[in-house]
Amino acid sequence: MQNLTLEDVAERAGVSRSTVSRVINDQPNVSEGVRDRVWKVINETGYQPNVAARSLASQRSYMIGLVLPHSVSYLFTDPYIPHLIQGVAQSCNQSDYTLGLFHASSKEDEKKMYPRVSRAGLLDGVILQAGHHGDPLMDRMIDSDLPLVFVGRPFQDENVSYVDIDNYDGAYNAVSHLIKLGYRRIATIAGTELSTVGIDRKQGYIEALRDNDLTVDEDWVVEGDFTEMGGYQAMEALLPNRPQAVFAASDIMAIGAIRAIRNAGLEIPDDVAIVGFDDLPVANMSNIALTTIRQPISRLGSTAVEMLIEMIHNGSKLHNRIILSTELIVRDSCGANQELKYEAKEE
Amino acid sequence: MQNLTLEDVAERAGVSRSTVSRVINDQPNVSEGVRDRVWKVINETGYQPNVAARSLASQRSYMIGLVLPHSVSYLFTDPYIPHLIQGVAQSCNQSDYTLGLFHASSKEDEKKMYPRVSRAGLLDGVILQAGHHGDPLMDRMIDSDLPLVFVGRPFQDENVSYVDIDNYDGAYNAVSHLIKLGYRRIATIAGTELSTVGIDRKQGYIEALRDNDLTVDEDWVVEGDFTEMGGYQAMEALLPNRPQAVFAASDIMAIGAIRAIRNAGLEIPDDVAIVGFDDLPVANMSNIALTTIRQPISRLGSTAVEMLIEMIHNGSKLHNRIILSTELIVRDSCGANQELKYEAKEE
DNA sequence: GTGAAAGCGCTAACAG
DNA sequence: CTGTTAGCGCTTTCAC
Repeated sequence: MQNLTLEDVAERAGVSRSTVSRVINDQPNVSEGVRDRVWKVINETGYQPNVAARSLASQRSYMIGLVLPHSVSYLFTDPYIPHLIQGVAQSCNQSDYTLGLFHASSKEDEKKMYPRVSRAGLLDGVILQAGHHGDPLMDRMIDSDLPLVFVGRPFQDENVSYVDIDNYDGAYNAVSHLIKLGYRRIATIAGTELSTVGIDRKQGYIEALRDNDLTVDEDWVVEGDFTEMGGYQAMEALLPNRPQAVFAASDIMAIGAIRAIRNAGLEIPDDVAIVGFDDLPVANMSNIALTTIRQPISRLGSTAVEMLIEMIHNGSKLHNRIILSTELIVRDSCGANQELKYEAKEE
Repeated sequence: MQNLTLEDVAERAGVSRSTVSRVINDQPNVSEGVRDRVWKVINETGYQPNVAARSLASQRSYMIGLVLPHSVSYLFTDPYIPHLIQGVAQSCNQSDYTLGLFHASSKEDEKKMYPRVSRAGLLDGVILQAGHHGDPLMDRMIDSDLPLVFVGRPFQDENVSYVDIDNYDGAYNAVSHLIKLGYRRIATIAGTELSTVGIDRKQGYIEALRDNDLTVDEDWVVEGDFTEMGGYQAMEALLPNRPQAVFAASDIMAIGAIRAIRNAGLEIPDDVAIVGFDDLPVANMSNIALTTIRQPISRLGSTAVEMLIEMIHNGSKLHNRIILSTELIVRDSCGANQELKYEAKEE
């Protein structure tokens, strides 16, 4: 029943194998009558073309890979990877591509990753989550001749295609929002410089201050490492400088910072205002509703698939980049919803 | 360079195609010398067997599918699915199987799911996350002739293989723990009866009470729907009955319940003790550290892969079931860490 | 518009 | 131990 071949269908429909193939692949040069007759047989028999055979003959697998290097494993702990996967899966469903998932669970796994992903005849293209600086998998993938789209800006961003969140702009808006609210002594808990995410968000902070004629004080920039603990410690380091507001480069770090602020007996946003980045669900669930930057992660994934499929079809070696914009979500932690303590800057 | 075929390697090594095939597949009947010579050529040339061709000839794709029906989409919002995926991916890496991910993003997607998953020549077997009662995908998958392993006990659990958490036992232990602490008036916020998870955990609650000669009062069993809001409302309904303790069938519902308890001006665990289930990270991050049941989700995934691969190899139609045990994590919300208000039951 | 024929690159009997 | 020979089920020229 499942073991029907093109040949069988052809026989039952009284045509040749090639004709059935044309019908299935929706190709021209088949008369209406024959087409209908063949479809009838196909539907009646429940015939399904064999993927392996098709793949071998056409040199196309209609399968793409989503590759997650080990250096981004920590992203499994927040909703980033799940949302990304949902976006990618949805887009694959729409385009009728099969999704292969490659996750390096350990450093050792990662070594075998490239051979597995690049196996001849397996994938038509790959989506690679950009990892930390120096991640070996990235360079190898770039050098392969498979169509490739990065999710997130890779360090080496020349001659590659990628989709990314506008981290710079998001941070810029977050800090500008604080400035408009009247805060002047604005610190940041930056992410690690090992990722472009950390770099871009920090740059947004810096430029926002500059564009508003505020000086960028090195004492107000402390690096967290995108963890709750990192945020806590960074905030502890920041507190003696008495910042009026702080921009945390991730919600998780913001939550750590909030803990530190409260431990010091200070109130949010009255004593210190805070804005995060990511808009995790927890941002709205913690004791103080967190003002933050929302990013379209699922769309990041679906866009990557669309770019990749276009590359596969056009065989284009052109390198595109798409930057998705973010959205400022104003809640309570920035102090916008209360009386201003400081003189607001008028536009 | 990538386009080498077996034939090419054979020629360079001065042997026949079959010999190279034997070497690659680690089959016997090849002399040491020849074997070495062939490996040398393979390594030098970077030859990779073509997956599609191998698949077609051997009728094996060395790829398995992880299928997530739409009815479990909500599990993406907590760490369940990510952990499951990690476990599955890790096990696939070890066995050198490719992992195909099939996630139905919508009801419409779900209709096209079965044809996509069951395409001839695509998968050697599938792992299916058990969904709600009546999920159409489950029945169709069971009827297909693909090797199949469920993650989570399906409703129709005859003649199928599955791996599951010991939900019954976990709930039983959670409630027994409360009983040992001296509580007598113990309520439960049960999950939905649409899932076996909800059913099994509720049953564990009931049996624990019975085994300790406590009556099961219908007023003490309120159904949440595994959401924070559901937990909140269930607790509101429960409060008038003045329970001393409550077992929530999930941490998310426990968090909702905690909110309701506090809204009523009551203290945890002094006025009401609470135990959850799942051990989400948030269980340890909220204001009151939640006593809960930890479950090995990642191992659930890797075990499923192991079972499936065994079925594929042995072609066995035997149906196995593996139940993984849980662990009681005692924190503050159950009151174990403070003076007991009620007379503790001695063993 | 349709069919015949030649592969796609590999595995797996079957001889030797 | 090794090579020869058929396929696996489909796509894709190329004739007609």
